Amino acid sequence: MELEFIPMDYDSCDIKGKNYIKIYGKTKSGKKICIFDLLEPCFWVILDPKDNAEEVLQTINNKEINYLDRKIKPLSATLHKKKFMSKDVRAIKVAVTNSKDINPLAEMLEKQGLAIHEQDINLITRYIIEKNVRPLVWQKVNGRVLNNDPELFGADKEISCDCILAEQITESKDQPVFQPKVLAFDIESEEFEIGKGKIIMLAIASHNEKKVITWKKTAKKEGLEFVEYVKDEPALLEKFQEYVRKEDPDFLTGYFSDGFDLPYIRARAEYYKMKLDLGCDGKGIKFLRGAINSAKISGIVHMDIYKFIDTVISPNLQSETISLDDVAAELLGEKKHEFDFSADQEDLEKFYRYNLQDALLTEKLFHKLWPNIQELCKIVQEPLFDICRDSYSQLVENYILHNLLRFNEIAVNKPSHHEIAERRLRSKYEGALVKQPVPGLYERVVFFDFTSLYPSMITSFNISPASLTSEKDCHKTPEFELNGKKVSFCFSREESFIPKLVHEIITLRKEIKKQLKDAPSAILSARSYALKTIMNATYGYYGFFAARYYSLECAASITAFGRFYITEVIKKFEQKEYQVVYSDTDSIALTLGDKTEKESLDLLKKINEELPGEISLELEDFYLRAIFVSKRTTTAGAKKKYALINKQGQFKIRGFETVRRNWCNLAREVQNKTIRMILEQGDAERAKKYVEEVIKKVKTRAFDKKEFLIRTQLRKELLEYKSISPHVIIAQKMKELGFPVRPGTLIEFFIAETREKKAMVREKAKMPQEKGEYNIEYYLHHQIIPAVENIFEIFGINLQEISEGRKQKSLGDF
DNA sequence: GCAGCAAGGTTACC
DNA sequence: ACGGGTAACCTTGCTGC
Repeated sequence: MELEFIPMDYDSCDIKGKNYIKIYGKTKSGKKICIFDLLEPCFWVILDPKDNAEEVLQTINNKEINYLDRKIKPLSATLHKKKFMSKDVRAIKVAVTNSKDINPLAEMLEKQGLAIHEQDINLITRYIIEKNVRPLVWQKVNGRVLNNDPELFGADKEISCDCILAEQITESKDQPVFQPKVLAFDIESEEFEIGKGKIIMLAIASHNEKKVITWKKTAKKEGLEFVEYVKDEPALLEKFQEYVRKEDPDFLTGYFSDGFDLPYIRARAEYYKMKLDLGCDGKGIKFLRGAINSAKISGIVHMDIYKFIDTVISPNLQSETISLDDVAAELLGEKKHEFDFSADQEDLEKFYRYNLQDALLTEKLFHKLWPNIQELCKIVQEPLFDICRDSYSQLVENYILHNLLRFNEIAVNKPSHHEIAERRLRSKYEGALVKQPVPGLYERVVFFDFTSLYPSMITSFNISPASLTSEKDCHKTPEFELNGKKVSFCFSREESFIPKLVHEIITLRKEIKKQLKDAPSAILSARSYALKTIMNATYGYYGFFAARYYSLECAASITAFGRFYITEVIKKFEQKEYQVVYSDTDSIALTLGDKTEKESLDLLKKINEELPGEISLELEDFYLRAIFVSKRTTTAGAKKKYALINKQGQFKIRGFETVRRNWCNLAREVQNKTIRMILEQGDAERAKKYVEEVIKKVKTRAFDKKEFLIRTQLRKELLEYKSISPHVIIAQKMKELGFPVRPGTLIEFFIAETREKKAMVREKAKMPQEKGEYNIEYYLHHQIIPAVENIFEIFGINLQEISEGRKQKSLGDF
């Protein structure tokens, strides 16, 4: 038979010693199917030029080793002309019946002095590469329907959807839009600790159903049609399973469901000795170990969008946290329902609605992000499950691995633990250049940016470990210091595969952007975003110690070229008598002075003509005014702290406490308003009056306590802290009270008045709900005044003096 | 007991 | 272990008097 399907998920199994890949997919008529496809895994042996290929081939072919309970013998060994790090090599492809054979065989050959490669490629990745059966790309399969098949020893029997044994799979010509069925869910439990208390309710949200399942009943009926009552917690779990079965979604999605909802559900099911069977192979939920466990269900792709947002989306969000509340507010314009767990627990209607809203937001967020997930999946070519959970480095690495075949390249091996440890010890390298600004208020300022500076360095100078060379005719970095020595690196002129991949992305994005100009499209924007993500992460990947294509030389060369060109551009503007106020990595700010905007753009054009390769500087924006301040303790200008107002009256504030979440709201607001007033008016008179007013109000306790809450994130396990700062003390208290405290938790506290005036800050720190008044002295001199004093300093206004004077006078007031 | 500085720590910028 | 370096600025903790 022949049919078309789209691969959503991949799994592997071992049937009588052979490797089969199970592809869970969907047919065009919307039916779920599972395709079995035989895979003969392989690895490579790269020959030394002096090796006799025939001899080595024979040795490998005759190898037969006993390993545990099985006899291992290579299926085949064939000689090929390949490339390794862009160089021509002779290599032997060794195919085996089962991936279990790879390690013992590879180890044995390695002992004989042979260079083994690609033995460490994940089986699914290998399958996708070898057979070109890409995720989310419609495929045409020829094969036969399985029905408790003797050839597979009935392996298909345990799978609840139709199974097909593939003979051949090829990409379909027709690629219609795939519209997945999604089920979002969210639980509410008695305790935060996994499995400790009962699950009170569980909300599901899909195209068909918006429901809360619960055993906790309320007398009220009308308006609560969305609530479905069950008799107890086991029945709730059963009901959930029933809905998952009935809905039979392609994707199950949650918010932090890898870390909370699914582990909790599993723990409760185990407690009742229930077998929870959500997938279609009777094997329940598999929990894979990692930094955070991930939960896999066969036949349904479980996507925890929290993780995806954390790594791929959040760098481009304004939100200060990646809580569901903040992210939904920014991406959907919708908030969670308000619910106070200590006060509202008994208001069940409120609780149900709160629970449902979480599932609804999760569902909506999923649909909003689906173009991004989908496009990244198609580009990187790894299964959806992994795409949502991979770090940047894994995305880049997989992107490279899935493209190597086009270059006839054999992959570099993963570094050993020992190698990783060694790389981590290698000294750091110099990064970007940041120019120190002179504090002051500037008028008519223009910002120029390099477009994708580091990717353009990679492509323009062919920077990759494979092109590092000692040839004379090459791209040579400017001289720079590395490990205390003056160095310079050379990269061959023949374009190597990683720069080529980056180049392709740049070209492709230009095309997409052109198309987007004519017609907006969520898919195309997502594609452009996914490509940008991969492209921008390549530099960091070179410098990442666990990367296959790690190269300190490359990472250091990229920043060296970057420093060189930004310096060149600064010089060029200065030669034409522009005052360069500031510069950070790839941006440059200058005052127009007596020149027109057009004159600056003409000069920009001329500079661009002189820049080599793909390197190009572009206009970011023109600004009416700009503020640069000094550092707190010295008169030197502070880097990475500035505020701008453009011609449309829009503000751009960078680095100031206003944008730092570990400062109290009032300090941030006062600074923000101060900056805005000054930028709008060009002087500090109104701002000064405003701040004086605020100081007065702080002293008379005219503000609400919550304006003084400080939020600081716990970055590691409580026990690992060497120095006990205020937020650590509070976290300890919270833990004792049974609140969930783990790395990543945002700790809220305020500094209170205490009898002991000289006490350390941490001794004055209190939880938000604790009794106590805010500490006037602390907030004035450690939050409010420090936030604005060096802004006023620009205008010769000494705020500390003003405040001190007032403080003397008003001492009796409190 | 205290000043002064280094270390620890968080958050931002690009 | 799960891109990178640069930088500001807080609090604690230690050293040396």
